Amino acid sequence: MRASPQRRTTSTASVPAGPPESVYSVPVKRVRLVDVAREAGVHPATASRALSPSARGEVNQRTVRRVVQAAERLGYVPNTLARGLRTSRSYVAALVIPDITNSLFPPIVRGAEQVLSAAGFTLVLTDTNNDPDTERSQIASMQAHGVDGFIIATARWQDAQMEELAEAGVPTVLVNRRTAKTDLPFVGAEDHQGVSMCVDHLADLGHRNIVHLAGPADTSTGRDRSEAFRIAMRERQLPLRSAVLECSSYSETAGAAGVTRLLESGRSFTAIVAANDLLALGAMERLSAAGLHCPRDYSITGFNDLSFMSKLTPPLTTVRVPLAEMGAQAARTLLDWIGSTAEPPRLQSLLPGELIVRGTTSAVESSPVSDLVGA
Amino acid sequence: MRASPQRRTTSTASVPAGPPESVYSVPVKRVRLVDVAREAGVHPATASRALSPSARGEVNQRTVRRVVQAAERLGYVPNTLARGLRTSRSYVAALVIPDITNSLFPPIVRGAEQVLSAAGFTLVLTDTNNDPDTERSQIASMQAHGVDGFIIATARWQDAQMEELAEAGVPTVLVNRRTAKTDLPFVGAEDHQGVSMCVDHLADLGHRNIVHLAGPADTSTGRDRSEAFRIAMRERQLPLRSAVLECSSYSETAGAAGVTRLLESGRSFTAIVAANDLLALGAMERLSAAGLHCPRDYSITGFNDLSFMSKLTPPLTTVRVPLAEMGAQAARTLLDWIGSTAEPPRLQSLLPGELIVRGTTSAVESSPVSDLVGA
DNA sequence: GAAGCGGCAACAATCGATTGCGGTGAGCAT
DNA sequence: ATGCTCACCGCAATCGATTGTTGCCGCTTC
Repeated sequence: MRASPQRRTTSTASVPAGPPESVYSVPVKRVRLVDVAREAGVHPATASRALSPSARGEVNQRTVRRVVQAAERLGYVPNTLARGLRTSRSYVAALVIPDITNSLFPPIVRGAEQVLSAAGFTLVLTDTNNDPDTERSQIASMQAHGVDGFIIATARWQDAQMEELAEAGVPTVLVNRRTAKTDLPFVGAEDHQGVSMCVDHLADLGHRNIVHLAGPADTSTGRDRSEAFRIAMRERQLPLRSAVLECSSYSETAGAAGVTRLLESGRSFTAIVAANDLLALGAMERLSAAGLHCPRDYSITGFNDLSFMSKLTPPLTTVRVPLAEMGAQAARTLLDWIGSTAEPPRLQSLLPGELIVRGTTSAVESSPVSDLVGA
Repeated sequence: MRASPQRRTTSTASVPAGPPESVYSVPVKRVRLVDVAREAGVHPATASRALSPSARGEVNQRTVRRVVQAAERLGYVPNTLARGLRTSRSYVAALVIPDITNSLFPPIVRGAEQVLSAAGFTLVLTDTNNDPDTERSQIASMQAHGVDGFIIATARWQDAQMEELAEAGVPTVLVNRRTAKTDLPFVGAEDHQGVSMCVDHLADLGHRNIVHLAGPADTSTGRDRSEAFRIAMRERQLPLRSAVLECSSYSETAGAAGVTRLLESGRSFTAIVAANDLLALGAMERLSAAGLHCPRDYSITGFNDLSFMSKLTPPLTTVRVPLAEMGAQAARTLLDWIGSTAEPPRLQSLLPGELIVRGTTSAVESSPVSDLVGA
């Protein structure tokens, strides 16, 4: 169709002889272990042992070298399916998350991927779309694929699915959220420490009427953070009456809805501790709509420090959580479990957060919010 | 070791007879096809056919029912490895991206995942960390795992890796970026249309001195968008001299560096068309540092409309690209290719974008920027 | 010089599902 | 009663790699 092929042909003579083009346009048959064995003049079994780091000792050094060279010459790539079938080890780990477009998860995925692929593992990702049913079927499908283990970020507080996995002895590590039972190892953030840093920070700024926009009670983060809030408030001797509002999910709309309820209740407040950044965003949106300005009229803190939180106006004061490290550590825990025949590790690993003070918190100046918008 | 077993034993009598707890704490042996066959009283081969939608016709209706029921009763889940080994089809597709923490990619991943899992496929994700070497090794590893095809978002303009894949006949679909050769099907954005919308918008606002912060020339998006910029400028009869600055990568720092060069050059401008949102962000940061305010002193447009772009101050005017749909369409194209024995589809599918006018563009008021910061 | 031993490699079974081919029996026609 | 067709099902090979066991060879040792 185009002129270029012809042009190319004409100029070929003057061009230095490069590698021949598209010799392999017909799919090349994959080289198998037998091919390597034949090339090296040994039995496939011997070739297998020569190529396996653990069994290499059972083969003569010279033979090993012959086999290895043959393998390289032929470009041998072992068939992982066949190997997996025989060894029931696939070197694949599954990561289950509710929604990859939620900025919370990409860093976790990345941290896990890094560790896993460094260890020769492949990561299969499944996005459950926040739906327990697809989660269930996805996990079943992963098991059919013979994955060696799971990293799960979708655990609910009561989670039959997780119990099944635990009972079945499938190596499984929980990340970000845990379940009520502590059967499975867990890697998460130090929620208590994070929340109390927020409360302390606000209290130090002179806030007394602090409310908490809590996460859903069917998540461990929702429960742990609201509990931490209560404890921190008590320690500071601050009022707790109707200070905790549970949101239906970790989303902006749920945050906005929570604040709507707060405003309707007439509960006065000068500061909000939100259980995560999205909740905080939704709250701010709603409060702006009500004519309230942050941080002049109220202060607010988030949790997680998602990307772009520093670019908002005002930039969000929040708790930075080492998300990538969480993913990485979850992966390491999983690898440990898979690698050893030992008992499943029971550890609950909590990573400390860091309070990043930015523009949404300031010393209390004016009267509580309820007096501004109230009837 | 623990006290619980004893306690449980003692209390058993008084507890209503529920399902026995943890009977399966010893890993349950997985049920295989033979088990189903035995349960149904048929040969494994028959069971296989009865369970396979395509071969079901070769088996008596009643037998099919028996087998299906046996399979359900036993909770049979076929071993995908064994099947894949035999059929050389794994029902796994690999998605290769440079960096999952870049907000551009999660929507693409999600779109692809959705389509793939609906079709019974599993998605394996590999994050190349923007490194061609790990990309190469990852792709090799995926092939070893017998994936049925690739969706690749990391293609460079000259990309030997992609050519190898194309030559080897491995089903591969390019998304977001394409290569110079059009051997492989591609799903991307309508860059020309997107960029010309930006230029038109700015020109309509009275801007004449528009510059382009271009993406790297080793990406198709960098090349296509800068070409589109030139064309659009010519059509509007606007000055092109030193109006295009290539940035070394699609990142904020590269955007800032590009603007630094722009300011040093003394080239006057009142508006910037950035090749993507990150470049725009970096540029704005750098210009703020120089004391310039957007949109008072200059206008700027981005590309992609990443999440949170609407929350910046001022919110970014940008081209919204249907990223999830791109991922979905790439997945559909791949499935078509895998499903049919036909020739690889050659299509280049370009999805139209939409200009989202927000706060970073306004009518030109003052004098060009160079006159403000110039010596 | 024969028994014994160690090192190395080949043989063959195995993982679990799929599939070409052959065999059985029922049903029908001659 | 014999032969034939057709529907249905079983046999066994196969995918590619791993691994327990066996067998061979050569060397040591008494």
